[in-house]
Amino acid sequence: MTTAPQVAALAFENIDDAVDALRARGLRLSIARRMVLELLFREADPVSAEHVGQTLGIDVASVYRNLEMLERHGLVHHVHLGHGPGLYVLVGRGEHEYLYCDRCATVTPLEPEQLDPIRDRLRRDFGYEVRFTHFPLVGLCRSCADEDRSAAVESHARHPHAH
Amino acid sequence: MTTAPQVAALAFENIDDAVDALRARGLRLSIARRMVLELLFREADPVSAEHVGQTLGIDVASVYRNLEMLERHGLVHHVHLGHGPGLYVLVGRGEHEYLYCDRCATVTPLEPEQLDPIRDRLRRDFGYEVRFTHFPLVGLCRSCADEDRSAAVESHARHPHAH
DNA sequence: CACCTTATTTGAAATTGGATGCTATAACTT
DNA sequence: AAGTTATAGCATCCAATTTCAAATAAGGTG
Repeated sequence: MTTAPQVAALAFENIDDAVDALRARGLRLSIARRMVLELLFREADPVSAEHVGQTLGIDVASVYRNLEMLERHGLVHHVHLGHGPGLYVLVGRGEHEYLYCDRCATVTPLEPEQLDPIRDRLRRDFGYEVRFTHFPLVGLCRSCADEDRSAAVESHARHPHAH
Repeated sequence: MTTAPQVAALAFENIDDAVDALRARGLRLSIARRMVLELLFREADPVSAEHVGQTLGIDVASVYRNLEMLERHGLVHHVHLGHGPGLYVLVGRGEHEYLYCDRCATVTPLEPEQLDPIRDRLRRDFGYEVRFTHFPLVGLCRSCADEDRSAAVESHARHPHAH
């Protein structure tokens, strides 16, 4: 599933609280599920389903189902950085938004507040409530943008009449 | 290919100009390629490779190769709206950036200037040069955001002490 | 504890969106 | 008209998921 969560985010300090919340919703705690959860609590950065399955020796189909389920219930969310697989992270852990350079693939995590001015402006202008948690802000990072500008200048030096 | 184009955009009024530009670059104009171009000139909105192949009776592999090539040469670009396949549009036709609601899947095309304030702010704050032509701005549209707010109010009315 | 219901796991197969290798063909070039 | 070589078509592969059927195992219940 690549959709945004339609539930309130649930951030937990530790596994036991998370497990309690899951149980309260009528979900069971299998070995696999606990392992996935434990790994997510351990991991600081977003990880792929593949990585989780590989690391834990759990079938990737189960991993996907678990992650999807945890996401449906607001404990986890995932982000698409670049072209690889989706990357999953515990809500509360690494609660970031991202800048992604589509030339050099650099990822810059941001604190959500840093983008509040942007969000405010988009809300004012278009009524949209945007987030860059699922898809990052995509463009050229400073150095790639600079490269572009130097290239443009050089080209102008060689072809001074073009524009 | 899901990467952003690394070439200057080439907008053309009509097929013949586009064809001339392609030939000038040593490319041939096959029947299939002409058909794809004609369809793109006809179509106002971005279309999927699947749609192009289906409509024209051309193998989708050829369609992908053509679209990719046209994109490499700056005549076409593609955008990812929602979760489906990439959607291709002639540069010049529908030169838009997009707002995408991830609840109701509404797409709102914007004129690039409308986002210049956003772009300026991101340049100032982070040095990034962003575009929303390849990936849209994603969030909740006004009505979905309103729904959320009403729901929050109702929930608060029922559980006045929760927060 | 034994039992029962039903959530969950597994492994395999199917799907989706797209890329690639190959050969026959069809565009340009001269 | 002949020679090059880009392209089309088809089959095949690919990564990232998703789905399916059968086996298993959680977590109540008596």
